[in-house]
Amino acid sequence: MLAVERRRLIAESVRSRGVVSVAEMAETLGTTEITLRRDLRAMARDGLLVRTHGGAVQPATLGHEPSYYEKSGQAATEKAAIARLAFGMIRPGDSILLGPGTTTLALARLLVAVPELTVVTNSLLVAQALMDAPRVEVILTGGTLRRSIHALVGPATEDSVRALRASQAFISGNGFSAERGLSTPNPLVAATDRAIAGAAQQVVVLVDHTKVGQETMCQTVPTARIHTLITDSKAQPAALEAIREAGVDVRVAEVGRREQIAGAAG
Amino acid sequence: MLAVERRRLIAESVRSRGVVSVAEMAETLGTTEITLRRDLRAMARDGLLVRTHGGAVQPATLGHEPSYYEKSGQAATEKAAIARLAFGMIRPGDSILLGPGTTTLALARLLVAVPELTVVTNSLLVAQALMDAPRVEVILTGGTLRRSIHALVGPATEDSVRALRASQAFISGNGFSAERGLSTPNPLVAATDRAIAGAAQQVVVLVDHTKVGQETMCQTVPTARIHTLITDSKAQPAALEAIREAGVDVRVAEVGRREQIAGAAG
DNA sequence: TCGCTATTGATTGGAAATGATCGATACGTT
DNA sequence: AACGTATCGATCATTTCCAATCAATAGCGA
Repeated sequence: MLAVERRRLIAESVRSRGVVSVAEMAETLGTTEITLRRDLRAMARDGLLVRTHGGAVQPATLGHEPSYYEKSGQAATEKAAIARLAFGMIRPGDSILLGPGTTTLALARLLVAVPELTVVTNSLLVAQALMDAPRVEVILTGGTLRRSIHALVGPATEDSVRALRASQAFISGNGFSAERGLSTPNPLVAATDRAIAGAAQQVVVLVDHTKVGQETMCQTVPTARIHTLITDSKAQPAALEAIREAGVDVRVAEVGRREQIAGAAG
Repeated sequence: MLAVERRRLIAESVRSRGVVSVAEMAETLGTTEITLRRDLRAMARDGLLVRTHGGAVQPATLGHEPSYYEKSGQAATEKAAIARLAFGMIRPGDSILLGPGTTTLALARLLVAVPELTVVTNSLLVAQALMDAPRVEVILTGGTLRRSIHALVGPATEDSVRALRASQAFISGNGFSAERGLSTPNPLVAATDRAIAGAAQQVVVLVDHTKVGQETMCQTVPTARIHTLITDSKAQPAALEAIREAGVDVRVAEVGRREQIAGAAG
């Protein structure tokens, strides 16, 4: 059997079933596990599949729609680590702003036990995460529902936020670089994030490593307005250094390796 | 069985059934409880589920609280019938206000297919019910989260509402009588409901028969401001007659026994 | 045939996942 | 409030899996 033929069969199996196991596939193709692993490694490098312990799974982009639920599983461990670091910046009695995004949502989940905390957010998911936190006062901004991010945006949101002042704002985005600052693909979302940042004395950006050094269409907050960046240890060192030189306090969350499975959210 | 497969099945089970038990899931997946616990711990850390004793449950961001859900089961058939009658008053292109409550929530569930509709609400559950209705524009008022009713209340809510005008407001409450009008036990909620009613040309009250003739502490809207009352056929005729004489257009939803068995409010 | 290269197979040290045990903790019942 | 049961977390042992290195085989051209 030719190598190309073997790999074609592997790709087909991954596509049709979503998951393949090294042992089973080696048996089926009449080859050894070592060869299978080499195939999987090469195919993973080409993005045809995602390697996991004992096999491989379909990459997220080829699977079904990346719903919000599933997106929350991407880099989830990193996001949780980032959230824990941000959690350390919050004290009982604080008033904080929380923007939309899976990372800020992870932070919200940690706030359940903080007494006397006031959280202002435009994210329905953040509000729901704090539904069971009776000690936390939750204020939702008004605005138009943007379904893709489960959050409120638009002029009404900006007006609500402008009427408030908080000590810290924790916001996220789709890209963050030293030159462009925080950015997101959508203008409406960008304007809302900008309003949120403008209502806080201190702006803290939470983004995982996949967004560090990236730039997307609309700038939400320029680098000069950002006091702290919290990301994870997989971020490119060069990009981080540039951000640091721009005057941002860069904090890196160490990611624990245990109990982490690639693409666990499937 | 690969770890990723196992976790995907767990996630699927949590999503479809709402809860999973460690013992049962270990049996189903052919693994030990220790491994299951480790999976659940990791998934809980990533926010895919919430750990409980003996198992795990769906996070609050997906699906609603059972406590609130239980309540919506009371007189669910009547509420669904009331909602259907109210639904008939709404036309494509309308802008309407929807208050909190299980009856208005039942109405919201019927609105998913109405084109060009704009819905303003202070209820998180209404917003969530319309999350999958891309043709409906959803505007959420700002305000402080009131957990017991999953809605936004307070001065900020009233301010947001005052900035708007809609053709119809559909609101509910805990009591409705000819003398006291619509009433509710909480002053904050009452003030908010009053603001919602004030922003509409036409005020429609949706209450099931258990609330007709009842009076609770805080009046939200006087009878004179209410144009239409929609209730179900189990309401006391005397109370309905008094309301009718006060100038309210009273409409009674017939509750068919067949539908009662079906329990339409799912 | 010889030498070169690409592919495959084997071995090994180490990492990850799983399973088992035990003390601690939480829950339900009385 | 107290007790018994079930569950949980931590630790250690075992199994499985992986990456790196080295050996073997087949293909290929001179």
